[in-house]
Amino acid sequence: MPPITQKKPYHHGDLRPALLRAVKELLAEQGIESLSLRECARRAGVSWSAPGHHFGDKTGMLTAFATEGYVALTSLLQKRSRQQSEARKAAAAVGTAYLEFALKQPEYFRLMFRAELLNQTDDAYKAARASASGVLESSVRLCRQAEGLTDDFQSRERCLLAWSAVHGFATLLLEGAIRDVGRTPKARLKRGMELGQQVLRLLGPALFSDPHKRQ
Amino acid sequence: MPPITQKKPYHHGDLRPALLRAVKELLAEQGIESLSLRECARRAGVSWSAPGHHFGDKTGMLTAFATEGYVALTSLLQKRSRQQSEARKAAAAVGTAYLEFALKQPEYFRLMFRAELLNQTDDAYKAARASASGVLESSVRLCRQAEGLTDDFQSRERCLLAWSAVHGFATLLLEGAIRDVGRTPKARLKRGMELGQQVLRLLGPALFSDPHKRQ
DNA sequence: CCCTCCATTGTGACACTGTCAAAATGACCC
DNA sequence: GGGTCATTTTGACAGTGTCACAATGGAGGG
Repeated sequence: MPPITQKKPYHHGDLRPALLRAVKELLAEQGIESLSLRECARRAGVSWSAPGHHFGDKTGMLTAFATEGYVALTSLLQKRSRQQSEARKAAAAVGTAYLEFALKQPEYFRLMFRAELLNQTDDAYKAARASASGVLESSVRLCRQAEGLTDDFQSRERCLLAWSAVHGFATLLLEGAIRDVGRTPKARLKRGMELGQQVLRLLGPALFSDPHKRQ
Repeated sequence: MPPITQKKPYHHGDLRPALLRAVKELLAEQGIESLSLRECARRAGVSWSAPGHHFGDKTGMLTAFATEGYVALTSLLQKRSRQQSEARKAAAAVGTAYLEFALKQPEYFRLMFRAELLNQTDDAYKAARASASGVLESSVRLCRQAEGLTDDFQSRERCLLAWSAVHGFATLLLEGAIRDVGRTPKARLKRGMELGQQVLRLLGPALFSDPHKRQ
């Protein structure tokens, strides 16, 4: 009778997903600072020491959650990129998706870039992180290749510029540093996405023109 | 005899600067997450409840510290801007200074953009924050004016792009998301500054060319 | 079928934290 | 010089993360 419910494949329930779900809910409700292992345990219906045991550490739990976030981000970026046939549009879609992810799932995004809260040496974390930034890089590189530009000229700097711009905009918006963008969360999302797309559109000439061609 | 030491202008010492100095030291040593009111009190040599009473709240103390950070950032940006006569160079200097501030005083920078830890309604905080972003904006605007470009065309978006790019780069670097930039803190600072300047240089065409001129 | 082993989960304990109320301190002003 | 009041201290309390140790129950062998 135990395997019927599809839950509890081991001792007392599939603890890990249950805990990570609790983390997501709690982060969405009350922010990172007030998140506690014990409250996650309560929400997941286990004893207060279970999270600590399963993940070894609070840092461990947050690292697992951040890893989940990087995986989700990667798959969203890839999905949106594939929906476009043109390289240029694909790059724009990736940027937009990055912003959308940050604004729609801030509970992931905020944690993913909090180095001090995470175990930077965790292998799964490093892998998930690398795959996400890989999608970003390749979308910029493919764009330049498709337009017949020299791929390797300041390629790294251009990728970093693109990443910095989307990431910076998303961060500033999330942290309330950008004004006049709406009051309600819904309005902020809508207006933020519009504004972000306009801002990113300005990046085109910086990323996809080659100074060596003219002079 | 009390006023001779130049300290203790009121009851038990100039508590506020002493506490803020303790905050700065502790943040530089061990990061935000492990910062506690009580440890600040110990470092400042007062009882453990003094910080709470003086600032009302932990949030209050952090807000005061972040405000101090915005003031410091503003003055650095203005100083570096004034050292350049040409508008374009001044803008570049402002960007460089922003990055330098983030890398050299991460204890300030990290906190200044953590909305959930700060009291966003604090007047001094809002003022300091506005003055800092004011310097950024005007440096971009002045640049366009000096080159005779239409000032108001997507002006806000251009300012936001510039801010997003520097801020994003600084954040990514601080949080360890950018690889191959050195191991030791000193090397990371040096390499990060160089890389950042190269990245920001790419922004020029995006900020200071006017599409309406050509088409 | 039972029994042992051991990963998984629960409990107890401890030092530490932020915040509140109440007490104590000492500077300032009349 | 004495009262007033902002400033600081002390006491108390509910929460927290992490440690060591106890309990649980499924898996595999006899």
